[in-house]
Amino acid sequence: MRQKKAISDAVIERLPLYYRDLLLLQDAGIDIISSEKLGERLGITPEQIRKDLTCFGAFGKKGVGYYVSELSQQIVEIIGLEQHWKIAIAGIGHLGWALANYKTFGRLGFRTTGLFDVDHRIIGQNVGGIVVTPTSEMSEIIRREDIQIGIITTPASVAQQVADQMVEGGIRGIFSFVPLRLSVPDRIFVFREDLSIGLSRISYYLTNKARE
Amino acid sequence: MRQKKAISDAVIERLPLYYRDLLLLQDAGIDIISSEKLGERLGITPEQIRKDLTCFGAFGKKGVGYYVSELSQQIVEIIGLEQHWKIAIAGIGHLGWALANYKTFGRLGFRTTGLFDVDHRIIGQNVGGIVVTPTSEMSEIIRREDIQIGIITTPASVAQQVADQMVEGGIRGIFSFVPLRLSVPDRIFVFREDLSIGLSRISYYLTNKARE
DNA sequence: TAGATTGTTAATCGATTAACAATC
DNA sequence: TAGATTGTTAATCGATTAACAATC
Repeated sequence: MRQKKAISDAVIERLPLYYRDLLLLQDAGIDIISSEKLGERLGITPEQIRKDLTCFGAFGKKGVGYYVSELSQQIVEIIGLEQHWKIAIAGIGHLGWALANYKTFGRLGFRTTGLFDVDHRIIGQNVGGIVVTPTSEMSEIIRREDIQIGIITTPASVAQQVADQMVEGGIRGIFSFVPLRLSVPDRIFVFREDLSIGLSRISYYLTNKARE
Repeated sequence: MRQKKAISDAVIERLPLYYRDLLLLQDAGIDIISSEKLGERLGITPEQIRKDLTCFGAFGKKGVGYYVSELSQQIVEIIGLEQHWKIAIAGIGHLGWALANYKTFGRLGFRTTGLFDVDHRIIGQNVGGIVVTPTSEMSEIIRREDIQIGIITTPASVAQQVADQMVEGGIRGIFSFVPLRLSVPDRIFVFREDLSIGLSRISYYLTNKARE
């Protein structure tokens, strides 16, 4: 599936929202949904939803709506979730631990395959069915298991080094929770999650836009 | 400080990035920085930085740049971080635990003041210097301690109920990690963090935009 | 057929980028 | 003063919203 025009990040970020809600609808035994109703559920305008979807094709039926199971399957393919990506997590503190057990990742088809830390109190522990392994073995295991995505939840001071080891193992994408620009080869896709931005935003709004 | 035009979220989300880097510059003993150099460090164009800042005032010196300590102080005031917001966290699983110990929150002036859970194996434990308290006492403590921001890291099934209790206690903002639309009074500001969007984005890019 | 809802095209809105005058 | 860099205005670009023809 190759589009002519580049799809914007805004669209890409809404796709998982659609997908997750479609799964809920499926669970509820609902077969057909209109952009109107879906938009209501998600707080997104129906026009936006239709526009987003037509970036990738025409998945609906005019006068009817979208078949839930069909559309969710289409989105799975668009996002690339049918691949069951293998994940490595480096830094098994509480955050890494939480992510290793994060059910939503599994539901989206991500498979946590390697957990790595340098702390001997953590190495050897079983976290969600996977044994924590020394980070020194990480690049070898990434290569052997063909792990494609790495999550970094280490302290900032070692994050670059950890990223280097992931790259050495042949990782293709990195999801980092460290507030730091990692330098990696161009071919590696890096996405950074910054947990403090959300809090700062709330602070800003409470300070400047208090609604009464 | 009241602006005529509404400031966009995009601007608000960049402010904490500027601030954090300014703190690093301060630590490094650097007194003056140009938008050019700051942009280089952050991967943001200098024009963007200048434009963002002029939403709130003229903080620089033409021909010179920005005084690091002065600008960082200005941003603190814009974001409202000088208030030292008090935080309550509900749901002390690994994610809640991680956030309770998250150093960056403290550095930004957020004070974790209450930790709440329903699990008696967790209640009474000391997490980062704070004892976990039963959620049943949450609204009372929020009110008594004048806690303004609540973080929800509970299972989705109880998130709405927890939000209700926070609202009852007089919370002003909620930062939720639950992939669910919470219904709260209009005056309450809710910001949702969705950890699975980042992974989905990586999946999309690896699938559709593999760079070779 | 009539009613509903999509997919698409056009209009609007807003954010980013570019250019440059102001001024330190 | 000359050089540097801001703050601001104008130009561009892109995303969202609105409108509606197509069609189930």
